[in-house]
Amino acid sequence: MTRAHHTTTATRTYIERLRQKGHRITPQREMILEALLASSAHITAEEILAAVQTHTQAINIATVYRTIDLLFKEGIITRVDLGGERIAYTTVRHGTHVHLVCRRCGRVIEADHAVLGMLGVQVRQRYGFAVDLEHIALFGLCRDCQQTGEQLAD
Amino acid sequence: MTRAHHTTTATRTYIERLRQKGHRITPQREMILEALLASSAHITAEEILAAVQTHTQAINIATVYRTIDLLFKEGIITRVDLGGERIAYTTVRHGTHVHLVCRRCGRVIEADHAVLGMLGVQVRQRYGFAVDLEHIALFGLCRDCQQTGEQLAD
DNA sequence: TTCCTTGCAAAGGCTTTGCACACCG
DNA sequence: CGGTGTGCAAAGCCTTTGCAAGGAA
Repeated sequence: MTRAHHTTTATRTYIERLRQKGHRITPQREMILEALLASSAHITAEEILAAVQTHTQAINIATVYRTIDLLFKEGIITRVDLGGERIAYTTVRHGTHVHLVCRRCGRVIEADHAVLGMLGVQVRQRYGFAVDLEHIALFGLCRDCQQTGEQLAD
Repeated sequence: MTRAHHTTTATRTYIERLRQKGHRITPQREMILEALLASSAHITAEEILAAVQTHTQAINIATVYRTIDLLFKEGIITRVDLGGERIAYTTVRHGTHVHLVCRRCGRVIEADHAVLGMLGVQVRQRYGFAVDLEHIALFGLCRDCQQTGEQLAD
């Protein structure tokens, strides 16, 4: 396959990063990266496939998964569990997001990262662990489901 | 099936809570609850099945999943995503745990809940959302994988 | 007696993997 | 060229679901 399609600046930045790590750059990887960067918030493997397919058919779901795995391990994207059955991914450049996922109704509220306070610093100091603060999912009950009272909304 | 097996005090407390909500109490539900309470930290559906099967064969994986769903919606257990392919559950009484999951090597570090600071309060005040603080998973890079440098450990 | 729960087995959905070919560097 | 990456298709998991029988209240 030729490398003739358009790439954004952001995409090229990550491409370069991958190249420097010794990974080969293929049109598929570029397109998957673009799909991730173009998504406003989070995107699933299936959605990435669909997005890339608007450009070309030269893409396979297996490649999407393999690339996701690569990008995840390289820290270019983060994994977001939005309830167990909805695993999505997002590039770190989309900024810090905290997802509040209601375990009863499934609603997802985007919270300001300020609620995290000193969490990142604390974890680094005490455990030497570098938290990916860009995307965090917290589970609980939303306002409505708390008010619905004790009965099961199911 | 008869109801002749032993139950712990903690199990009975939850059983009563379920009963008051109008749910029927079956030996299967009691045993699943006990397995959850007996596990030191988190436990998967498969592990629950195995635990219950040490007592009786009168249990099916489908029942485990259906009960997990019920307990989750009732807020008796919380779901913990430890990396996408490892979804585990734990009862809230096991206390607050923060899991630091390394996205590169997969290691899981148990952190003190103190690192969360005022997070719970912040989220409640600003969004009216009641976070399940008992079990939170944060992704990032562990100390070793940070030192391993930039190359992929894979 | 009512109808919620379970067991069983099949279906479903998502993800991974083996293998041969393609192609990046 | 050498070795990595991809497509294809099959396999693998884990989880869900339909239906009839069982049993809690």
